[in-house]
Amino acid sequence: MPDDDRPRPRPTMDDVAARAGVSQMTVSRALRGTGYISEELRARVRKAAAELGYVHNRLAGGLRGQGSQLVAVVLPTLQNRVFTEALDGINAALGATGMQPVFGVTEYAPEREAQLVTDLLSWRPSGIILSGLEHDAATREAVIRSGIRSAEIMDIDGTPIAAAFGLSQRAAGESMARHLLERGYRRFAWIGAQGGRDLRAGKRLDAFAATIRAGGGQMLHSVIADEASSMPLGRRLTSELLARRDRPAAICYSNDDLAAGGVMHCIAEGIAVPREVALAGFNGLSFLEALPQRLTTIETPRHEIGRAAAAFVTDPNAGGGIFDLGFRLVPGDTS
Amino acid sequence: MPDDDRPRPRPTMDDVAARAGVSQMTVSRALRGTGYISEELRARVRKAAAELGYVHNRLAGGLRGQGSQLVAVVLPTLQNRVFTEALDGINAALGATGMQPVFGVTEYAPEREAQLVTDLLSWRPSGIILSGLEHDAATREAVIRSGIRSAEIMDIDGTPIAAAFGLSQRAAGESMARHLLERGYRRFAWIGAQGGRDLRAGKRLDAFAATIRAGGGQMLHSVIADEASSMPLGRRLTSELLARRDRPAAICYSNDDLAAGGVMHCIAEGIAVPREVALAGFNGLSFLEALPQRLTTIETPRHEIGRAAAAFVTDPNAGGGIFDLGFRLVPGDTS
DNA sequence: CATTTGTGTGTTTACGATAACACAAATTTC
DNA sequence: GAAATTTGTGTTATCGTAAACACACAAATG
Repeated sequence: MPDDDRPRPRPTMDDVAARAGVSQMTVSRALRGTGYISEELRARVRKAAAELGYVHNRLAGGLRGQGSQLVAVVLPTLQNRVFTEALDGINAALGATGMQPVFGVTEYAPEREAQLVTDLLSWRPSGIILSGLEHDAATREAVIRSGIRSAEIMDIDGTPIAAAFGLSQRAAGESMARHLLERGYRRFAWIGAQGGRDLRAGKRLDAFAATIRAGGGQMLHSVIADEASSMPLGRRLTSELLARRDRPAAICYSNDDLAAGGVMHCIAEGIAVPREVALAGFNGLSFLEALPQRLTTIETPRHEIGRAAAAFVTDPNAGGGIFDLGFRLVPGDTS
Repeated sequence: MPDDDRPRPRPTMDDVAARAGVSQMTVSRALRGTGYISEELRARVRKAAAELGYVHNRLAGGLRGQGSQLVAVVLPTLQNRVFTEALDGINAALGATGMQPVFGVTEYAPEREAQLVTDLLSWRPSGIILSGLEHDAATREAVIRSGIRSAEIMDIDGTPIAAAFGLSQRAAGESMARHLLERGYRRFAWIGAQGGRDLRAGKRLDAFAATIRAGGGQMLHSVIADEASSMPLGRRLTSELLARRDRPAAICYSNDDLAAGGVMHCIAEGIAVPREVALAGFNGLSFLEALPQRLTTIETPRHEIGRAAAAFVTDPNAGGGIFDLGFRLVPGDTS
C-alpha cells in the first residue's frame, strides 16, 4: 500500500504546465478551449492533466474571471413537489451550460430569505432565482445592488426585480371558481396549509373567493392549517370539514396533495365524489392521474418554469419582463 | 433618481476599511468575528460595511483559506421523494454550519456521476455526499484524491469510500419477504421502475426473491419498467399484472409511489386488498397514511440519513465507517 | 514584395480575501 | 516591580487562475 500521509497539495496548472512542457497560460487555454492553440499541444496538456489528476479550481477562476459559474436558487421548501420539480427544471437547463446550482431553503420566512440571499450572493453567482414576487426590501436591494441577473418564479402578479416566470395565481383562482360555478355549485369551502405563509396560495384563495361571491356563491369555510401540506393533512381537514352542519357542495384545496387526501377520505367513508361533494385541487401533480376519481385541477408548467428561469439568468442577452407560462384547467369526472 | 449606469465595481474590504478608518485585515477580523478586536471597532466596521452594501466574496476567501464552505451533493434524481427528503435533511444540517450545498443530478447514469463529481470538486468543497455505494473507478479515485470528507447515503451493503449512512437494502428486502411469508402468502410478484438502474432497488429485489424462494414461495413475475417510478406507472403495471392468468397473491413494489398506484387500481376495479391480492411498498412515504387501505411498507429515515451525512462531512473529527440508521417494517391492514 | 490578418505561445499582473508574523499596550502573575 | 500573558491592530505574502498585452511566425492580400 503506497500510502502517503502528508496531504500533499493538489496539482495546479503550473504542475500540469511543467509536465507538458508549456506555460501555465497555455494550460489554461488548452483546458478551456479558448483562444488559439494547436491540436498537438492541447492533447499533450490534456494528457498531462489527466496523469496528474489535475482538478480545475473554480474558486481561483471565478475570482480572476467574471462570473462564477454558479446560479443561486432560493426556494421556500423542498417538501412541496412543485418546488422540487421547478428545481429539476432549473437543473436541467443549467446542465447544458456547465453551471451549477447552489441553493437555500427559506421555509417561507422572509427574514431567512434575506439572510440566504446575502449568503448566496457571496459566491458571486452569475444569476439568482427567487420564488415569488414578494420579498423584504433588504432582499430586493441586495439583488439589485449585486448587478447580477435575477428571475423570480411561480408568480407573475406583481413587479419583478428583472423577470418573472410563472403564471397568474389570481387568474388561476378565478378560473377555478368560474368553472365550479358553471358546474352549478354554489356552496364552497377552501382548505389550505402553511398557515398563510404561502403567498401564492393566498392569492389564489383571494381571487377564488371574490369570484365565487361575485357569481352568487358562498364561501362557507376557509380552513388554513398551520403545518405543511400533505395527503394526510388533507384527509384530516376534509374529514373535519365534512363533519360540520353546513356542508359545502364543493371543496377547493390549495394544492393536489391536500385534495388527494380529501379523495381518500371520501373513498374510505363511502362519500360519492362529486355527487355528494365535489373536490378540486391545484397543480396537476402526476399522481392525480392514478386516483380512481379524476379531480378537477389546474395544471402548472413547473418544470418549464424552472427551465425558462434558468435559461434567462444564464443568457446575458435575454431581456427581462413578465413571462406568463400559463396554466390549464383540467376538468374532473362529473360522475 | 440617483441612477448610476456604469457597473461600478462592488465594494471590497479595502473600501470598508477606508470608510471605517482601519486596516483591511481588521475588517476581515471584525466581520468574521475571529481573533481579538474591540467592540467599538467591530461596530464601526459593521456600520461601514452596511452603508457600503458590502458583500463578502467567498471565492477569494476560499481560495486563500482552506475549505470553501460548500458541500457537494450528488443525487440520482429529484423526481423521487426519497432523495428530495434526504436533500432536505442535508440542507437542514448544513444550515447550522453556514455551509451551502451545491448539487448535481446523475439520472442514474454512472458516467454522468463521474463528470459531475469532477465538476463539483472544482469548487473545492469541504465535503461531498454521494448516493449509493457503487461508483465508477474514476469517481472513487477523484473523491479519494481530493482528500475531502465524503459520505455515501442510503445504502450500507458494501464498502464506502469513507463513511456510509443508510440502511441495509438487502436486509429490508429480506425482512419484507419474511413478513409476507409469515402472513401465509406463497405466490409473489415484484414491480419496479428505472429499468434496473436503481441499484438499491435491485438489492432489495435480489434479497426479497432469494428469501421468498428459500421460504418455499414462488416469484411468478418481476416487472421492471424502464421509466421513472410514479403512481400512474404503478397503477398501469398492476393492471397489466393482474390481467394475467397466474395471478400472484402478493405484489411487492420497489417503492411507495408504485404501490399507491396499485392500490388505486384495486379500488377502481373493486379488487379487495389484501384478500384478493396483497400489496406492499417501500419507503414509508407519508401519503401512505392517507390511503383508505393501509399498506405494508418499510419506513426509512431519509431525512435523518441526509442530516447525519451532512453532519459527518462538516465535522472534521468525526470518524468514518458504516452507520446503519435502520428501517422499520410497518405491517398493513390484514383485512 | 510590403503589408495585413490569422495562428500559436509566453509574460505580467490583478482578482479579494486570509494566514502568519510582528509589535504595542493593557493586564495579570509571581 | 519585573516577567509573562492577554488583548488589539497592522504588514506582508500568498492562494490558482484568467485577462491584457506582447511577440513570433505563417498565410493571405493588395
